[in-house]
Order: sequence, then C-alpha cells, then structure tokens
Amino acid sequence: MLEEEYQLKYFTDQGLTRKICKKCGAAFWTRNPDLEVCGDAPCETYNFIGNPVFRQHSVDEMREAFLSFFERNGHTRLERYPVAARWRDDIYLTIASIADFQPWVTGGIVPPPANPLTISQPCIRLNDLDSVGRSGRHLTLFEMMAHHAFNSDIEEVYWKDRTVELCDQFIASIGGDIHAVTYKEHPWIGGGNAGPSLEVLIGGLEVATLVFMNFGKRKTGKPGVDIDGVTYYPMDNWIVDTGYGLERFVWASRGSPTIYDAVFPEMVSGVMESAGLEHFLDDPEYTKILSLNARFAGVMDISGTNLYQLRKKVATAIDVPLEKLDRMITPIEKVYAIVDHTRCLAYMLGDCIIPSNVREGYLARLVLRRTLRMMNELGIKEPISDLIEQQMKIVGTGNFEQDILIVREIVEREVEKYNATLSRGTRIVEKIARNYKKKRERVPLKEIITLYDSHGIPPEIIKDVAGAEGAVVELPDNFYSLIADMHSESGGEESFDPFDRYQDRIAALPATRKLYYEQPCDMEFDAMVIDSFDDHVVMDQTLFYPEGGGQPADIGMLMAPESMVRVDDVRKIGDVILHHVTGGVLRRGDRVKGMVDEERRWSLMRHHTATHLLLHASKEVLGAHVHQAGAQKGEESSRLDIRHYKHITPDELRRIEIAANRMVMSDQPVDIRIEDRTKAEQAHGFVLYQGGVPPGRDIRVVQVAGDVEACAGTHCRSTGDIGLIKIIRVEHIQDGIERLEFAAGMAAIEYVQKLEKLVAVSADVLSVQQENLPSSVARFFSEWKDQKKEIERLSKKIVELEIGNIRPETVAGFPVIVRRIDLPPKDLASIASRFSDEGGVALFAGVSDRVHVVLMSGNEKVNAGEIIGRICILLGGKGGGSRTMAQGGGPGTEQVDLALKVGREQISAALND
RNA sequence: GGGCUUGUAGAUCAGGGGUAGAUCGUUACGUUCGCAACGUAAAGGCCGCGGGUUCGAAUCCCGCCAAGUCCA
Repeated sequence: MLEEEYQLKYFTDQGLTRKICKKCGAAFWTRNPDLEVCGDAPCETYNFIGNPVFRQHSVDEMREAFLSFFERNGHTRLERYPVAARWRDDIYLTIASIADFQPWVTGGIVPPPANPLTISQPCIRLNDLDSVGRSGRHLTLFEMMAHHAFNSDIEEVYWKDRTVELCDQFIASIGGDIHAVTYKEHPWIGGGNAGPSLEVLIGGLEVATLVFMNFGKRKTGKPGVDIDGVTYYPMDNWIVDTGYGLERFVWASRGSPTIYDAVFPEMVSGVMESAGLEHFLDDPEYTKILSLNARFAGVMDISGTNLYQLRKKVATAIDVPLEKLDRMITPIEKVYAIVDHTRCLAYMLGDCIIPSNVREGYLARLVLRRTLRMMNELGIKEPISDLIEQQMKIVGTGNFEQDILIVREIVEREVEKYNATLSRGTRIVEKIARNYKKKRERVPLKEIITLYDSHGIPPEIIKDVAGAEGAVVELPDNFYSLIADMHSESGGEESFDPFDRYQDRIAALPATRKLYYEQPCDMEFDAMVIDSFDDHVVMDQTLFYPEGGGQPADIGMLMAPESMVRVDDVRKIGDVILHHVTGGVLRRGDRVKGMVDEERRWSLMRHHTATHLLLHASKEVLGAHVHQAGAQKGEESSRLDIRHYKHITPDELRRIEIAANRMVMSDQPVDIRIEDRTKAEQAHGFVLYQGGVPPGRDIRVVQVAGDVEACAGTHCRSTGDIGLIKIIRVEHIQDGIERLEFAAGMAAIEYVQKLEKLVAVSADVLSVQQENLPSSVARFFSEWKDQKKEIERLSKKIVELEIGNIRPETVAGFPVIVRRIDLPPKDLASIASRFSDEGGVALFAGVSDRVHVVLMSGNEKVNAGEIIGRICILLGGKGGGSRTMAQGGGPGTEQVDLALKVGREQISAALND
C-alpha cells in the first residue's frame, strides 16, 4: 500500500536502502546495509539508556536548537498556541501541532499564518493516563516540535525529500549520528485524511514522525486510490505535518533511565524528598531497575493486566521477588506521575482552563484529583499548589496568561472540593457497607458503580472504607473498562446541515457586498436580486446582518415594484448572504428596496456593544483571567457567559454594572478595522478570540473602551449610544462559568420600569411605603411564623381539653368513642391516638368546608382502614389507612351524623364478632 | 451536550401516601470554686420552588432551581 510514495530521490542519493524488518515485516530505510530490524518497538529495545545518542540538552536548549535550526532553514517561528483548543469545537485540548491549523488552514480555506513555519506546541493527551509514570516514557503533556509546509497547486513549498533532508540535518546538528537513524514506513490514516508517513527511530526510540497528508475522502477530480478498502483522492492542498517529541529528544540526549529523570530532574528529586524516598536517588540498584523497567515497557503495551507481566519480566531479569520489586517501584512510579501531572496542570491552569464538571474543565479536575490521590498515598504533605507553582516557574510565568496567584486560589478551592467529596463519599460508603454487612452479603458491583459514577468515589477507596467496616466488596479488575463500556453505548448522531444542498449553487455566486459594515447606522438600501431559490433570496449587496457571533439576524422588508416580501432570517454561507423571505416571490434581476427593522437592529447593536463593555468591566472587577465562554444577544435582554472560578458576589455584580455604565457615560468611540490576522494576534494575543475564532486571512477587530476583540457583529458608533446597561441576574451555569443576563438601552429602561411596578404593587398589597417594604415583609414573615407557633400551642391545649372532656362508652367490654369534634385532622388524630394507645377505638369527625374523619383502633378486632372506607362513601368521598390508623373525608357536611352513626354500628359489630 | 445521585432542624442524616423524627450542636436549669463530663428540659422545620394525581403528598408524577458526580 502506497509503496511508491516512499521511493524518495533523497533516499537513493544519500545511499539509504529499503529493507524489510525480519521481525515485524515492516519496510524501513537505513544507511546501514547490515541492519535487519526496523528499530522500532518491539523489534528493538532501547539502547540509548546509559548511552546518549545526542549531545546533552536541557528542555529549553533542545527546543531552541530545533526552532532556530528551522528558522535558519527558511521557516518562520510561531509562538505556541494554548493547550485549551478554544478555536475548535471538536476537541477540548490541543493534541498535536497541526491541531493549531485545523480545520481552516488544513482545509485550504484560510492561508497559514506563515509558510513554512516552525513551532513547539505543548500538547495534552490523556488517553494513556494509566501508563504515565509506569512506562518510563508516557507523558500527559509533551511538546510537539514541528515544522509545517502547506502546499497547493499555486505554491509548492517543499515536500517529502526536503522534509527528510531537514530531519537528517537537524539530528546531525544536535550531535546525532544519521547512520544510526532508520525511517520506518508507516501509512497514516486519520480524520478523513490519509497519506504516507515516516517514523524516525534512533537508539530504539521513536523520536519523530513525518506525516505527508495528501489524500482525502473528498473527491477532487484527480484519480482516487484505494487504501484499506476506502477510496481516497489526492487533495488540492498537501501538507507536511511533522512532530518531533521534545521530551524524547531530551531523554535520548541524556540517556537517563526514564524520560522523567531527563525532563524534570529537579522536580523529581524534590517530590522524592517530600515522599521520603530520597535514599533511592543515588541508589545504583534503583537506576538499574528503572532502566530495565523502561526498556521492557518500551516494547510492550502495559495497560491493565499487562503491568503484571512487565513486573514479572523485570523481577526475573534482576532476580528479585515480585513483591519486593513492586514495593520498591510503585512509589517511584507515583512520584513520576505526580511530577508529570503537575506540569500538565500548570499548563492547563496557566492557559486559563478552570476546573469544572464539564468539558475541558473536567479533564483538569480529573488530572488534579488523580494527582491528589497519589500524593495522599505517598503521604506527601506539601500542598499541590506549591508543586504546580514550581512547574509554572520552571516553564516561565511569562509563558502563561493566568496569574500564578489565581492558579493557586483555583487549586486550593479544588482541593477543598475534593476533600468535601471524599468525606461525603466516605459516609455513604460506610452506610452502604454496614447495610450489606448486616445482611451478610458482599457489596455488589452495582453499588460500586453507582458510588463511582454518581458520587465520584474511586473503587480503591470504596474497598478500603468498606473493608474497615468489615464488609467485602465485589470489585473486578476491569472495573474502569466496564464503566467505559457502559457509557460508550450512546452514539452521537450526525448533524445535518440543511444548506448542504445549496452548496454548489451558492459557490457559483459572487460575494455579497456587506453594506451593514460600511453603513452600520443606515436602515434602507437599494439592491439587485441576483439569485432566488426556494424561499431564499441573494442580492448583490445588503444591509441585513446575517446571524453570527451570538447576534441574531436582522429582519425587515424587501420591496420590488410589483411585490413586497418579509425577511425573517438571514444567513451567511461562505461570502454569500442568504435572505429567507415569506409572503411573496422575487425574481432574478428584480430591483429591490430593502428596509431593516430599525428598532430591533438598534437594540441588537446596543446589546452587542454592551456585551463588550460588560466583559471588559468583568475583567476589571474580577481579574484578567475572565474570558468569554459564550454570548447570545437578544432584543429585550442578552447574556454573557464568562469563565470565573467562583461565584460572583452581589457586591462584585454591582461594581461590574457601575464600571460598564461609566464606560458608557465617557462616550468613547468604537473603533473597527480589518487587520492582518497574524499581526493582530501578535499585537493583541489570543484574547482577541472571545467569541470564537473567525476564519480568514484578515480579521475584523473591534476596539472599544480598552476591550479588543475579533468580532463580526454590528456596533454602536460610540459607547454613549448604548444608553443604560442593567444587569438583570447572574446565574451559575456550570462549575467555572457564570452567566450575566442584562439589558441595554430601551430594554434596560423597560426592565427597570417593570421592577418598579413590582415594588409598587407589592407595597400596595401591604399598604406600606415602598422604602418600608423589606422591613414590613420581614415583620410579616416573622409574625406569620410566630402565629403558626401560637396556633400549634393552642391546638395542643385544645387537644388536652377535649381529652379531659371525653368519657368513652363501653361496647362489648371495650372503650369506644364516636364523636364530632370540629378540629383539624391532625388534632383529631392526636386525640384519637390517646385512646387507641390504651386499647380503645376512637372515631372523630371534624367539619369545616368539608368533612374529615379519623378512626384509630387499639383493638385487634376493629380494622380502621376497612371501616373508614364505608364511612367516607356516605360523605361522598374516600378514605383509607392501616388497621390501626385511618383517615378520609368527603364533601357531604350534612351527612356527618349519619356517617358517625354508621361508623359506630360498624365498630360495635366488629367488636361483637 | 448526555447519563446518574441528592435537596427534610444550625450540622450529619432516617422516614418513601395517613400525627415530621434521630444524633450532634445551641439555650436554660441541676451538679461544680470554675471548666469538662453528666443529668433534666426547651428552643429550633414554607420537608428546595411551582404545578399535577389523591379524600389526603415530605413521600407518587411533571417542570424548574440548586448541589454533587461520571462521561463526550
């Protein structure tokens, strides 16, 4: 498959030969004619450990060596992107350098920021979380050093030969021996694309992958090829996608036992010390074991039960009992994992992810809790926030957007939350364990799943806590995969775009001129209909704003000489603007006059500009970490979701409102300009992208009162146009996101008037002055409570009096009372229970607007529940209860005497039975 | 975005159609030089909110709100 794709001129020129690995059968290229294996795991084990294959480099040195090498070779160096992939909605975290440029650049829609370019992109992958620390090579966060070239029919930058040549030269530049390098053929398929790829191996370690993305599933007019039974077509743009593992290069340059020792030696020894394991640091046996461990782990998949296999191999190799090895190595693996996880958290939190129960915030929480658990197991007392802070400082605090103090506060809050969850969880587990112990049963798997799934208690803790209560827990080894299977049942359905079928037709049309940008305050325009299909109209130019950036579409009218239609929705497809019309038909060539619903549009503009001010005011009050998490403008109110790690207090809310309104009153101009994307990003940073990342080489930058955003919406000319901004409420949408709902302009006035009316009506009901409303309400409420108490006291007294008054008669030798007492059912019950407690039978009826009856029996022979039913039928109602206590009622107030009489007969009949 | 769990006294939780409970804490009194401990008593509840079913709902059903949690 794709075999001819690997026949590079560079290979033959340089004297590399293609060989087939005698172990795995894979094809590879090498300068060493005697080589028989491909150099990849499991065909070859690590031989760089203790025997570095590059000149020694630190992380920073290696990164700089890479970037400057490619700069020297004509590449533009790019700053890293955040680890939270906020410009994409299909992934939460940046998982590869190419992810920075997907989907627009790779899709050929948007030109790349530079071409060719080089970048060192921190990436987070949590797929192999369990292997981190154990395998000696897995990391949750790694830097993918990369160079990319975006080729098209118009411009070919470079392709396979040059890419491999650069790889060779870079390896040589850091002291690597290119004769020891093998290039393994490794067809690559993913995300609807495919292409040849080369794995770069040295010392038994895969240090880089060179991917040549040139096939896609989409038809391009060029002949297709068959890959794994699927037809792929050569793409119009073909992309060099390389990934060099920074940490792996550093590791190979040090030859240390594990990647962790190479990448963060200071952190490892610091955490070792905190865990009381510092004696291992200079122990040669430890070094030997870990080297072996990494070497063996390098050639196998160690997930799940395979870990046991790995342990056995190492134990056999060094002739140490398995248990002893396990005791030695497990704590060290945890230290490695802690060091790795805290660095991952430093990036996550430093790049403004806020721990949450959803989305990427959940992933941050997951890693944080995992780390806490391991720290706890090792008895590390040092706060995790200190470790994260150290990691941030090692990376350099200037590389993070989030302030270190805020990161600390967020972490400390998370720790508190986790402790609360754990202690809550412990109580629940204890209770359940006691229950099953009493029943002499094992705690079933179902309970464990509920505890984990619904209460977040890890099964290990369940086992411990339940064990302490003396209960046995049913816990299979594959617990986590069981959970995963359970959740994977629900498949996502394909979303269907109703505009897909117009794609071709729309693509043939010229771009619509966007008058709404040129004349944002005009509401009338002339245009020519250039296409019309179904209920959609396309014109050469329009003032109608299409839905976008959280701003709804304009509505209005289009008038032709012979017809008039209503516009009720407007959409932008590519550069063409589609108007959805009702009430008539327009034809191609019609000259029309358009009129936008002016009041609505003004209201939307006010709300939109107000959104920017409010966001900026929130940053002023709450801190620079505040980001927009979403926004929706409306005519009457709008909402702005912001990322913030705790609840906004009423006082903060007032300050935000005041700050925003001050910006209004200072009447500052709204500056809108089109800027070059890359230049704008450099000037303003990624804070530009508050409402998502717009496509295109140029972006529209809206600058107002210190707030700078890439924004496609329509705005007021100056902040004074907005009028009043009134925050209506704040809502806690999810952990880490607060929603501000607000009104601007006339809508704000209307809201205030509505509030005013609410107060006026309320004050009127109580006949008090408006300013006395709070104290009056408080007084009424406490009086209401007092009086409720008083009624209860009096009721008790009446009950006592009634009991004193009543003399039971004797029926068949048993005390019986049948009486009408007009008290609430509750009181009747408490009187009746006095008699039934002493073996008597009591039937009471109370009359208010309806009749309720209570029958209580302390006598075996009298079944209260049965008798009450018959009584209630007479009252036109129903009733029921137990043998000893029954209640019921009905509307028949004039039947009370009859009902009681029948009741008495029933009771005596039962007693005489 | 989806699944699951939970909202009852200040705190922790029972009760799951028929008179709202326990433990701790609080207060008062007793014992004490005082404190702790102990004994006795009391106060403290819109049973999250709004609908519905029912003779009757803390309890069942629906919606909302809030908290927690697992996953994408």
